[in-house]
Amino acid sequence: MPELPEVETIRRGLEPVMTGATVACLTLRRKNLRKPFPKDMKKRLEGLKILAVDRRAKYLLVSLENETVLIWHLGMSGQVRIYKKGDKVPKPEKHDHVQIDLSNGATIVFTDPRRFGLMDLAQSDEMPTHPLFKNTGPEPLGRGFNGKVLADRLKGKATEIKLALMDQKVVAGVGNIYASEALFRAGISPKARAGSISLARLSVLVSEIKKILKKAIKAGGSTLKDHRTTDGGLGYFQNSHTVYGREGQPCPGCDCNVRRTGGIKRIVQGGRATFYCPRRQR
DNA sequence: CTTTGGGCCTGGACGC
DNA sequence: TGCGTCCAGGCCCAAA
Repeated sequence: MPELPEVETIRRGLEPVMTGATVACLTLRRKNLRKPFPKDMKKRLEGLKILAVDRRAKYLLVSLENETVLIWHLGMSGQVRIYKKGDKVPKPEKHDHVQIDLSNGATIVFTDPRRFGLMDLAQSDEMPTHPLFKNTGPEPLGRGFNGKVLADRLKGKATEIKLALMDQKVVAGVGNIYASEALFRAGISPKARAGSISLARLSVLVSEIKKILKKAIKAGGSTLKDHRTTDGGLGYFQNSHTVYGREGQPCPGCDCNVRRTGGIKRIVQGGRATFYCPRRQR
């Protein structure tokens, strides 16, 4: 479920709570999510101090003492709840699979009904060559991501641009919603062949990807604040999307008549829904 | 090598 | 009310 902005929002919620604290107790209420939890995960993490909470693509990376890194993916339906010291931690529900009790009295609960999430352990020096990361593309919000870089990565690709944007080897962290949104803003058809789009248009696309992701993170930040007083799930803010989920509605700036044109169109690409305006996206 | 399609899971919305 | 079908914001892997 969460794309880059949601994961980043969760990271920002976790960072001040986890950093500097020690893992007092790790509770695993089942033996696997999408993959089995690493062997002796509990034993390996308990007692270690948390040094940093980072993000790469849609993964949270919790760095601990002993060069240990907890790799944490939220899948489609993952939610994180944070209980501060003194908060009452409710009895675990059906899909509360992981609980982390920290030395500072805080408790982190990971809930994931569909269990597409993942937790793994690695040593920090093996991260660059780790199977989950060695082929991952550039961070879209990084300085190194620009039109030229994207053009290079798309060179020779016959795939439709929407699918290419969702390919984590091309660029990291863009998922189904923001792929549609960014293409709309850039005026590029989701069906355009990735390798045949001009550098100028790809530069616009990169700029729109950065803008929409930043905007969503900002929106997430405000919900973070709201959640501080509640125990609600982090990262489940409702963004107002321009095209996503708006089949049949007019797109802003389109002066065409919805009854004649049908408005925003929904198509399926690679088994996933894409929303776009055929009149404004070519 | 690239690209496609199926599978992994559960739950909620909808139609009959 | 119940049952079936479809859909969901991610990712992996086998097959073509």
